[in-house]
Amino acid sequence: MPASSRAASQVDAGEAVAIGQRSTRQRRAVVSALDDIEAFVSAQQLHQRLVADGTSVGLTTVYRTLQALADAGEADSIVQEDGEVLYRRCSGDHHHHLVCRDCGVTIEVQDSDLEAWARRIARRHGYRDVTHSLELRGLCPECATPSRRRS
Amino acid sequence: MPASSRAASQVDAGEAVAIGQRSTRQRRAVVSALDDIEAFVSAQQLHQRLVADGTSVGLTTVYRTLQALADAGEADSIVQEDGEVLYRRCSGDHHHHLVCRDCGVTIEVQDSDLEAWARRIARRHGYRDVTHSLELRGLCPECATPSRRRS
DNA sequence: GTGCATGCAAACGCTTTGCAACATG
DNA sequence: CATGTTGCAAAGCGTTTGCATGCAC
Repeated sequence: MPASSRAASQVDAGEAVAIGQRSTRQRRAVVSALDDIEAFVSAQQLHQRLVADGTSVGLTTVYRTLQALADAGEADSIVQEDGEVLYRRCSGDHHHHLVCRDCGVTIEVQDSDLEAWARRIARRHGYRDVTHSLELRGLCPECATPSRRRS
Repeated sequence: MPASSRAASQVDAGEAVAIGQRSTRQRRAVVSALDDIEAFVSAQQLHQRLVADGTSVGLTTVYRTLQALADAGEADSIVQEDGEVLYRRCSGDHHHHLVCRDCGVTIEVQDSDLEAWARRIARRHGYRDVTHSLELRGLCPECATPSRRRS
């Protein structure tokens, strides 16, 4: 495809990349794009979105930037069934996700009851240094509304 | 290394494959091998194990058999960080796993409190048809105890 | 005998890496 | 200027598929 010109969209990265790295046009674009999305996206999806938006950026860079964000705790990453990794901007605290299996919209869930439950189960079996990962998948109110679904 | 404490080349076809499929030497071997392992294993690991045990079986067949088992609900499968899929024989009921991050030994966890919690969270946000997946990872008693180390 | 099962090799999709050109601080 | 960064191409990885041969039933 003729990915010619660089009609670089005015990337107004609110706050810098925040990672201890150099601030480049590409990184700001990736971070900004990720901020605009409320659902989980793959590196490839985000790359397509950027290119479609006129931002010239390499797929490799998107991969590297998303990884850096995840490593820095600035983005959450989940692995889906087929092994593809999805990213999403999020708070740095420990939490889980309630993801819409239709549109991908995600709600962060924090619950001390769950944390306590996990610790209890772990202790009951003598396991130590236990971490846990949980994911809830369902249909969000919008996607579940009968009026907007096929009849 | 010939770690063949109870080298079971003798495939005891105790119970058949149980899937509505043909009973072949390869399938029985895969199922039998999976039964002998208490931890999660990848298709490749299981294949190596079989070959090392003297069983001639193709990697493709192992992949296909494990998938069939998982589809039939006779095996549980989890995807780890790098996208590799691990399998383990298990009961058909809904449950979760407490996996030792060192030796892979796994305990099945069933808890109605957790199920109730998940439903509560889902309803609170208006999500419907919510399913959940949870995994606990830690060190099992044996791996956590310095004196009784065993590898 | 008939059709599913097998397994080799090649294809796949996502991700990572080598390396030369480049931009940021 | 000196690094850290970029991005193309190619390699890597686990997994899947095409297809001819083979075996269970």
